Amino acid sequence: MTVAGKETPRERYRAQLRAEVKERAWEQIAAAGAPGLSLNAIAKQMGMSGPALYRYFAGRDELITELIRDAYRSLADTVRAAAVPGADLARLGRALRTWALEDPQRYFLLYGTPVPGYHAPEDITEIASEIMECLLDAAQADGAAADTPTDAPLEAHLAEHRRWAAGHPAPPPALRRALLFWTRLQGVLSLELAGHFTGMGFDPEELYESELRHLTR
Amino acid sequence: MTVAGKETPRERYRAQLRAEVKERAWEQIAAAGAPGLSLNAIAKQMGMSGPALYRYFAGRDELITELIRDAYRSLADTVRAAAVPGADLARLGRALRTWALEDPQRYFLLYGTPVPGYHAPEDITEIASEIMECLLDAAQADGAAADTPTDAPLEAHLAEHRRWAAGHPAPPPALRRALLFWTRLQGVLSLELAGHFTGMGFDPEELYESELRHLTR
DNA sequence: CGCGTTCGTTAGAAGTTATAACCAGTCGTT
DNA sequence: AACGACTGGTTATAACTTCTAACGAACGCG
Repeated sequence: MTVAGKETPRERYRAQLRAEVKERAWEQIAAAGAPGLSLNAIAKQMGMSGPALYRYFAGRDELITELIRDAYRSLADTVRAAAVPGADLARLGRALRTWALEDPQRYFLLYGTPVPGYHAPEDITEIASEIMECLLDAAQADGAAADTPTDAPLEAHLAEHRRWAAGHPAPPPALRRALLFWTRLQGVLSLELAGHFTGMGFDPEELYESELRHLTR
Repeated sequence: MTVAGKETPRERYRAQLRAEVKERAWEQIAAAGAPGLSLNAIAKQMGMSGPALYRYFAGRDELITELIRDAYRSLADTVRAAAVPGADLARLGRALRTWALEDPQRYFLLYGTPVPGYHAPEDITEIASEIMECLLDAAQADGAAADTPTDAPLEAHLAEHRRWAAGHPAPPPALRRALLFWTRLQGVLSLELAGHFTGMGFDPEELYESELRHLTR
């Protein structure tokens, strides 16, 4: 994968073990959700006992933060890959959905229930705004926005409070489109992944595609 | 409140104690989220030690299930109250939002990260579909739907798979409107409550109101 | 009045996170 | 080559958690 030339063997071992721990952590999270993640269980699974892992992670919280960071990184990469210049917004939307369906608990680690006290470290919010930037790029490029109905009050508000679009040159209609794109897709996705559509009989993908049509047409 | 005539004193005591436990539970959940809920802590807080609470709740899971039931009941009541015959959909939407803002963790107990193994008991899904029914009523009554752009493919799909609208006579456009109403509002709400808009500079309420305008205009 | 149900207690098992102390192996430096 | 520091793993322990079991006391119905 990466050029592993100047690393000392210790560093390589350390990195490899940390990676394996995270691997097992993802398995546990996929199986029982974030609260079901147990450092002890991971250690035993790897043949070493208990507090050994504290040499590699300061504690459960740091491990989870690391997982969140990786998840954001992963999402940002797929979004960036889908926002390639020629593509339209719909492609970005579908990339988001397949990413989420790939591992629902990973999705919920980012967009699920927040723990009240937690504040994400700086570099994580950095990645989040990187995603927003991709979204703004795509919303601006996808010129088909023209015949989307506008909403003057919201656009005015966004034009005055565009700190979130840090220096991005997108015009107010694109700002609004990017936000609506995000919130509407997240709406369908989060309800679908949380199972609120199961047993209702219809296919959530149809709903998702319908929203995509509305946003990109 | 209710007629408490034929209850034996034991039953009254039991009910009152259960209520107080749930009271404390909500406080803990509001403060530290659902995973921060501790039966032991509640017991100590109430002056009695440890396993005493197991006389009243089979375990942590049953307590949480009870809280979920109460939360659904509360939401269903506010939705029903807002869906009074004369009112429009916007009113229902605002009722949903103020209910959610009232206690974000209560909202997340219903619409946040699901625990992988959990299956809600029958009566809870009952309440959930009661909410859906209110929504369908309102969507059907709010005739202003006419000039909302339609989406034939989705409406066709919904017309064929309307098991979720258990026997509800709403026509396909109303089905679609109800679903969009729900997912779009949940999209803005869940992102707002999870703090994904904090530090972005704009007011989520403007976004919410914009979605309401689009859905009810 | 008595007897049975209910309530609350303490004790204990099996987990968890996390810290402390200790021991051994590795690695760099002298 | 040998010494010393650093790293990685171990066990022991503390302070939690949920939850079961066994016991005693109090309440209330017949």
